[in-house]
Amino acid sequence: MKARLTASRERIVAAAIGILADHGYAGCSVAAVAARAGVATGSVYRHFPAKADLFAEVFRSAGQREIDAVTRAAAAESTAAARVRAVIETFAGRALRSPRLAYALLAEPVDPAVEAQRLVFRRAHAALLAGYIADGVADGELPAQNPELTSTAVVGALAEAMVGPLASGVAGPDTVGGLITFIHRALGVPS
Amino acid sequence: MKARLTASRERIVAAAIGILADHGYAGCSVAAVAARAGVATGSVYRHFPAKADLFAEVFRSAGQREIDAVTRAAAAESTAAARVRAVIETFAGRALRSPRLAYALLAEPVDPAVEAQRLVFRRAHAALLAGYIADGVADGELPAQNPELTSTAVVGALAEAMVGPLASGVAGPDTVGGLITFIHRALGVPS
DNA sequence: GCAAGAAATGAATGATGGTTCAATCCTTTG
DNA sequence: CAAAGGATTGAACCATCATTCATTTCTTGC
Repeated sequence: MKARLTASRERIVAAAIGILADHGYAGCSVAAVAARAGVATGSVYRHFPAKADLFAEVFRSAGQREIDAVTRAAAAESTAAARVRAVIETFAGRALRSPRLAYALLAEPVDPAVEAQRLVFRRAHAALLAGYIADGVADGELPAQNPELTSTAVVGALAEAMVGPLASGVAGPDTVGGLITFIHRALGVPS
Repeated sequence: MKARLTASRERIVAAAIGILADHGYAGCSVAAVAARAGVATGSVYRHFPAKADLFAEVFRSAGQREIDAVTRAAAAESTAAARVRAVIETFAGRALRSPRLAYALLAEPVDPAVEAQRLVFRRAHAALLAGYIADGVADGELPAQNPELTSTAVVGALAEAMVGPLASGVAGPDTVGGLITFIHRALGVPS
C-alpha cells in the first residue's frame, strides 16, 4: 500500500516531466498531468498541497537529472579547462536533444513559485562550475577570479546562447565550439 | 482631440512602466494600470486591442530607453574594449538603480506573448554589442570570432549575473568590475 | 445652443484552470 | 467475511482577471 502511494506519486512527477518535454509548461494543467499519470485530477492533491509544490518537485527532479549528467561528464576529466568543456558539451548536447524540456527548464514563463525552483537549478549548475573553477585557480591553471561570479556568468552565457537555437529548433554549425572558446577565454584558460 | 488621444495612450504606457517599476509584472492588472493612468479600465481597450499588445509596447518602450542609454554611453568611447565596458557599466548601473523594473524586463515570469518582446529587447542589446565586436575584429583589436554568438553569450552573462543581485537587493562589491574582466577576457581583449 | 457622433465609463460577463469534497471503491484486520 | 479507515474519483466550485458593452459624458460642426 505504501509502495502503491509512492509509485503513484512518482508516476505523477514523471507524467509532468513528460508533458513538459512534449508541450512545455503551458500544457501542464493539473488535469492533463493527472490524465497522463492515469489518476484522477483530485488525486494529485493527495500527494502535493498545490500545483506549485508539484512543479517545484518536477523542476527539482528534472534539474537533478541534468546536474547528474554534467557532473558525470566532468568527473571523467582532470583539468579545469577539460571539465568546463565537458559541462558545456553535455549541457548543450542534452538541451538540443530535448529542446522543449530544456526551454521549459531554462526560460519558459512559469508561475512565480516555480521560477524560484528554476533559480535553484541554475545555481546548482553554477555551484558545480564554481568548484571546478576554484580548483583551477588554486592550482594555478586559471588566473585569480571570483569563482561564484564567473560561474554565474558562464551559466548565463550558456543558457542565453541556447534559447535561440531551442526556439528555432536548430543550432548554428559551431555554436558549441564557439561557446567553448568564449568561456575558456573568459576563464583565462591558456591557449 | 487627436492630441488628447495620443496623450492618454502615452499616459497608459507610462503608468504601466511605473507599476512595473514599483510592483513588477505581477502587479500589472489592466485595472491597476488604468487606475494609475487616471482612465477607466475599458478605456485601455480603445488604445490597445489586448493586454498583450499594451505590454508589447511597454516592453518595447522601456527596452528602448535602456538601449538608448547604453548606446549613448558606448558612443563616447572609441575602442571595442572601452565600448563594451561602457555597455556593461551602464547596463548594470541602471539595473541596480531600478531593480524591480530591471527584474521585470529581464527575468520575471510574464505572459508568453510578452515574453516574445523580452527576447526582442535582449536581442537588441546583443545586436548592439555584435556591431562593436565585429568592428573590433575587423580592425584587429579582437581575435576572430562569431560576433552574433559572442554578443548573445555576453548578454546572457550580464543578465544572469544581475538577477541574483536584483533579487537580493545588493550586488557584491566588485560585481561590475568582475564582469568587465570576465567579458573582456571572453572577447579576447589584450590585457 | 444643439444635435450627432465620438470617447469614456465601470459594472457585468466569461473563460480559464486550480482546488475542494461528498460519494465511492479498495485494502486491511479482527 | 464484515466493518473500519483510508485512498480515489471527477464533477462542481470558486477566484482571478481580461474583455465587453449599454450607458453617460464630452467635442465638434452648424
